[in-house]
Amino acid sequence: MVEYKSSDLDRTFTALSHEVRRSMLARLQQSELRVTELAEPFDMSLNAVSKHIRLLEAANLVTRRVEGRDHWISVNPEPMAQASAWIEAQAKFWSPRLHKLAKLVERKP
Amino acid sequence: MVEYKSSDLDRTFTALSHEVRRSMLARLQQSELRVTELAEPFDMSLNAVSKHIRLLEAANLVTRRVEGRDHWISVNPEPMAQASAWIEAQAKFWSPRLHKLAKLVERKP
DNA sequence: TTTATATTCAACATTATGGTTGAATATAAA
DNA sequence: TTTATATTCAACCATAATGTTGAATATAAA
Repeated sequence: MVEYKSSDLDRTFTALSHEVRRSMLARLQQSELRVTELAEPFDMSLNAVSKHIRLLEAANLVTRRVEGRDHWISVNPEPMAQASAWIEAQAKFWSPRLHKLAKLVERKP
Repeated sequence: MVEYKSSDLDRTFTALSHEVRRSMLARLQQSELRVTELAEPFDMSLNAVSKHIRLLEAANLVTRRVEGRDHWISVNPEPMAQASAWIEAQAKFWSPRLHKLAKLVERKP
């Protein structure tokens, strides 16, 4: 059984607080990607992208597999699940509408 | 129908990235609280607490009702539901175990 | 009216984020 | 072996976050 510290949640939420990193995580759900591939959609230096990846790595949201000169980045969803669980734990008194939104349950239009 | 910008998610996740603010939100699920009451559990200046509240307010996670010299703070769960929904949208390829963790669904021990 | 309480404002210091450029390193390709 | 590619390291700058203390403001209580 893994223990979770509140500082882990700090790091997770911090990592999720930037659109660039969220967008990286979203792409990584499909497949692992190299640093250059991850950088491609963004209008910023490779170095900036490298730093975003380092922050994701520090939050344990991605892992890195070095293969020659290529670094393959893949997503680790566990901390996101923890973050989601924290939010759900707050939801005890929420309205059914918000509950459904949070859980992405389909509802009639 | 309300529109959500990615910068809203930025602010929400940033606000959730500090243990003090998460703990405040958790207490506010039960009832609205005055600034001093919110501050009571923490070993920090009232000013620091005031700033945490201001950040939560900027993220629209709490609202403030001024009554005389007292400021009553209450939680607004909507942005948390949005944040949770973003995470759930990532969960397409997750294992059933992670899915259950994220949704806090009970499972056999 | 005087005093105490609730809260914010202003100024300051420290650390973290987010970005840049130029150099270094390691590996692959010509 | 030389050159190109993939990536990080180092130094720097600007801004945001996190905290402090002391003063200001507004309201309630004595």
